[in-house]
Amino acid sequence: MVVIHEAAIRADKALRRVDLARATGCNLETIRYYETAGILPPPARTDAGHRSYGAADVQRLRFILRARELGFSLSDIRGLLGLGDGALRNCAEVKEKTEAHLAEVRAKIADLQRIEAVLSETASRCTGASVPDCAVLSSLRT
Amino acid sequence: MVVIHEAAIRADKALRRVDLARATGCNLETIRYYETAGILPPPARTDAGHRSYGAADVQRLRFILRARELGFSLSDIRGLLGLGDGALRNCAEVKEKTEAHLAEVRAKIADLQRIEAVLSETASRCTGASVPDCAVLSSLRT
DNA sequence: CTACAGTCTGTAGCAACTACAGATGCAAGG
DNA sequence: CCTTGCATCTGTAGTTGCTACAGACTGTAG
Repeated sequence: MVVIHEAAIRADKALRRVDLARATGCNLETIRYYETAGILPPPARTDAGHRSYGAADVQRLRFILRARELGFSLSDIRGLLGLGDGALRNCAEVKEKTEAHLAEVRAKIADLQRIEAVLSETASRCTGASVPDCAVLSSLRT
Repeated sequence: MVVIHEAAIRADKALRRVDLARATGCNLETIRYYETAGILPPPARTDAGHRSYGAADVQRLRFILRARELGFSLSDIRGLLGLGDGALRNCAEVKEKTEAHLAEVRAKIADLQRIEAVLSETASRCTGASVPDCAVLSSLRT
C-alpha cells in the first residue's frame, strides 16, 4: 500500500524541519534553538512527535533571519514580533527600537573606522624588520 | 603609625590583583580569566596563595587590552605576544596578522554600512502609523 | 528487507567574558 | 585582642547566538 504522506496532500502542506531549513536557508539546529528561545512558536507534531510546520512559519522565520542580518538581537526581534506579555501596540515602539539600533550601528561603524585608521597606518609603517623595531608591536605597547 | 603594605616599599612593588585591575582598567575577574586562557602568565604567589604581580604584568596587560580594543582575538594576541610553541621570529608574521585583521575590519565596516543604509531608509519612512502599515515591519517582511 | 535520510531529546562546545558562592586572609581602628 | 571591611582564593554557572554531537527512533524508496 502506497501511503502518501498525509500532510503532503493538504493545501497548506506540512513541512518537516529540514524543509523549513531549506526554504529559509536557516541551519537545521537553529530552528530548534529559536523554538526554545521562544522566537518560533512550538509547532504541531505528527503522531511520532515530529515537528510539522506551515507557510506561516516560513514567513516568520524569514522575518527573523532578515532582522538578524540587520543586527537585531533575538530580544529585539521578540519585541518586533510582538511576543511576550505586552503585545505590540503601535508602530512607535518599532520605530523607537529601529532608531536605537541604528544609533548602535552608527557607533559601531565609527569605532571600526577608528580601528581601521590605526591598523592601516600601523601596517603601512611595518617594514618587515626584526621584532624590536616592529611598528605594530610598538604601537600596541603605547 | 601608618604601616605601608610591605610589598609597596620594594622597588618593584608587588601588586595585588585589584591593583593590577585598577592600573589597567581591566575587570578583576578578567585577569584571572586571561591567566587560565594562557595569555597572562601565572604570577608569583604570596605565602597565603595570593597572586602577586609586577610592572611587567601591567605592561603586558595594557598591551592585551589595547589589542582587544583593536578587535584582535585572544588567539591573535597569543600570536602577537609570541606565546605558545613557535616563538615569534620576525615582524613579517605580525604584519600578516595585522593585515588580515585589517581586511576583516574593512569587511565589517562595509557590512554595517549596508545595514545602516537599510535601517535609516526604513526608519525615515516610518510614519508612526498603525502596525499593518509599519514601514519597518514591512521591510523586514520582504 | 535493507539502506538511508530524517527526526527526537539532551547535552556540550565556541568566544570572551562576568558574576556568584563559600571559605579564608589581612590590615586598621577601637 | 577583636571586630570590621575589604580583598583574596577556587570552582562553577550564566551570558548570546548559535552549532554539533550522541544514541535512539521513524519513515520511505528501491
